[in-house]
Amino acid sequence: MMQVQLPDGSIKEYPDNATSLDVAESIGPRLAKACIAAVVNGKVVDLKRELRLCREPGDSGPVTVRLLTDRDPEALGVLRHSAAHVMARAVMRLFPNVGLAFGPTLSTGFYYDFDMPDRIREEDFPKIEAEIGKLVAQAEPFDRFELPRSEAIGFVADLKQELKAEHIQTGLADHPTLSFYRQGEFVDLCRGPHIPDAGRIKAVKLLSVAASHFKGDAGGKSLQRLYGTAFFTQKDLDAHLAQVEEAKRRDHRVLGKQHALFHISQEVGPGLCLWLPKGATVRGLLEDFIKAELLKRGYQPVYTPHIGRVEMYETSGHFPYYRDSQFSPIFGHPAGSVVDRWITLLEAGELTSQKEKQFVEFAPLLEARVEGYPLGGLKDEKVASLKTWQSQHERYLLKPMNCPHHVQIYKSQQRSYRDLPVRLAEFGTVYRHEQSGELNGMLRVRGLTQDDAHQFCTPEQVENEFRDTVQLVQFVLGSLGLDDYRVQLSLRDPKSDKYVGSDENWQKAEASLRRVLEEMKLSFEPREGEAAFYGPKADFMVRDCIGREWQLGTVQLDYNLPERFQLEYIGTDNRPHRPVMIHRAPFGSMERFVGVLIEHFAAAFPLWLAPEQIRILPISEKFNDYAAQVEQQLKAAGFRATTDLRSSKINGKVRDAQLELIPYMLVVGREEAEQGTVTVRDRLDADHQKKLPLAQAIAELSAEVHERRIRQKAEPAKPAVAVVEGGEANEY
RNA sequence: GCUAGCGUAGCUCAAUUGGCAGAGCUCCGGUUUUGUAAACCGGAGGUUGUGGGUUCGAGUCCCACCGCUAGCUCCA
Repeated sequence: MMQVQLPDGSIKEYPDNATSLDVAESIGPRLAKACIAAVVNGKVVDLKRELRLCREPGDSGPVTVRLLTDRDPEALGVLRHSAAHVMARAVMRLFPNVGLAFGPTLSTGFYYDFDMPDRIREEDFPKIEAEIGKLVAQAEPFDRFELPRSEAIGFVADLKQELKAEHIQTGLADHPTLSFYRQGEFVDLCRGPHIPDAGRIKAVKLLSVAASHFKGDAGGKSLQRLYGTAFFTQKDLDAHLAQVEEAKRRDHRVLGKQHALFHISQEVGPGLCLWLPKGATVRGLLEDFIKAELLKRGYQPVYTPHIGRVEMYETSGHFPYYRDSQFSPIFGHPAGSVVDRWITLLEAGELTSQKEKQFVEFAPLLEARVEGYPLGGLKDEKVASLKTWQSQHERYLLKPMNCPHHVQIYKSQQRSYRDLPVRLAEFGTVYRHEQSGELNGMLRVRGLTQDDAHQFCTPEQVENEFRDTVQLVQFVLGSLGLDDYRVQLSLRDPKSDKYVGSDENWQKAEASLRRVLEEMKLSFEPREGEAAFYGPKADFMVRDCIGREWQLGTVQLDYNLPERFQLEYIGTDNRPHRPVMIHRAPFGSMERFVGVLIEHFAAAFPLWLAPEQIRILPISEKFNDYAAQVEQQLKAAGFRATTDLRSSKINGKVRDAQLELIPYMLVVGREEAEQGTVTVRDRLDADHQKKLPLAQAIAELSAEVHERRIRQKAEPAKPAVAVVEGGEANEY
């Protein structure tokens, strides 16, 4: 017999070969029927798995069992993974020669990657869904079995599943036994767990198909990834689809065009954002808001140019490290790019003697004198010779980062410990040549303005500075109604060599960040291997009003640049010391942040941010003069107001203002003109209009602006069903 | 960058198997002088992303390039 502990703490005895299903049945037959899976000793497993197999070797204590029904978030992940299997089975029934790759769950659904000769199109979805429907109706069970390694390899070979075979050989090289799941004729290498039978899938829908690469390797085999989602009820699926629709309705690219906020012109270039007057107004207000806040917090404004010498970025490490995602250097000499290419080939060992001869002959045609070039010399001598030439000729880079410029400002004078922390702030525009496939409206662009600042401080000040910065981020996000966020603490992967700086500095930096977050009682998720190459960082993942997450603000510690640029301050001991740098951007970039805000507010900005706050609507042209007086007074009070002087009827004017999401309309006609009043029509509450003396209306609206009040609520999106994301976990 | 799909007026979209490029909104001119989600009449607006090709004839078919979208990969 074995002991089983249930969530209420009670302990019961079961036979040695008992399963979670047996536990459920002993509690009640209805529970047994409702169960999806179970959490045994902390791990989600099949209902039919013997409990003793879930024990660590040597463990003889009671086994903890928590039964999962469709109300537990973990169950949805199990359901979706099983749905991925059923979908794969359906695809294999409908298409020939289908190879299986991976089929994990996502927070919103699942996918399965296929290696197959036919192309799946959206037109094929109905017949695949119909096939899934048949399989669900048959409600066949998922049966687990295990094979020793040697047999498993032959088994998947017999199934002609080459990718699975490769995965067993490489990814699962250290697994002595491998588990499979069978469902009718469909067998898949899989860790599980699965639902008891396909009949548990009550609502499933295919969403999209796209290309992917085997194991995420861009050079690897190209696969077709079929996305879908599944729920325990049709109602949950409908709610999910409604949220997807809501997200589509809020698309900042659509709203940005509709409300003339920004424009991306083919002729200017991809990923280069043109801020239209209304979008620029929103951005300007945000900048003013944060500038005022920075001033209070002891930051000093600086401005720096948009380009800088390549050598500076070589010193900082950005140029060599991110070369592929930077715009090409700007050369002051016509032969600049030729010499650059020459060096690249030399360093890569790809320069044949024939090509080298061509370079040497070609250079003079571009008026480049490279007489000293050691034609018969060593590679290093040649590189040195060419680099000397480069250093004698101008090479500039469109700045990909503001930090080297700010570093130069720090270095422009001798710093005492009394000056520290030095906090230099700039809305700095940087340019990055993002891959074409990455560009996305304002959210991913090639020219962006960071609300950047660099804090130079003593090692002892790091934690205070970091804390102040986190508080700043909290304040600005809170001011915009974005107070639902979590923090990701990105740490280095100790096994990787992509990081610069000493182990000691990394440990210090990571410990400081952790300590402050813990002190501030901010929950955070440590993520190994996600740090920047120069230091750990804390990223703010912000949830918008319909439940989507965006990565916005970031705070990064840097022990590296001060080292590379030999930064110093004079300490109390009258000796030079090395400062620490903190990079931080509460918004991230203005482009991305405004893009997120457009989606968050669905372009209906709160009064303090609205590009046009108030529109005055004269009943007829007879009252245009009074409207002009009202407009003039509103402007004097600091409002962004216009008057609709068109000859259309009031109905038309109201409709247009409403559709343009103007927060307030002031209707003026005979009565208002005679009394010196305005009729205030609130966009969010058109049924309760108030006729107020103009001065009172101004006072009330001013208060709303000064408090930065956020009144609009998102259309209530049903909360997304919580899901424990599996990633590729349930695929081994 | 890769895979797939897409590109028609400022915007949203039509155009049968290859057979005269069209509508609504916006814009401009006029009429109307209005009390809370569209007053009426008229007009302008196009080398169908660019360049080649096939064809008697191309928005439609083929090729290359540019751009957009989704996903992959990347993100200092």
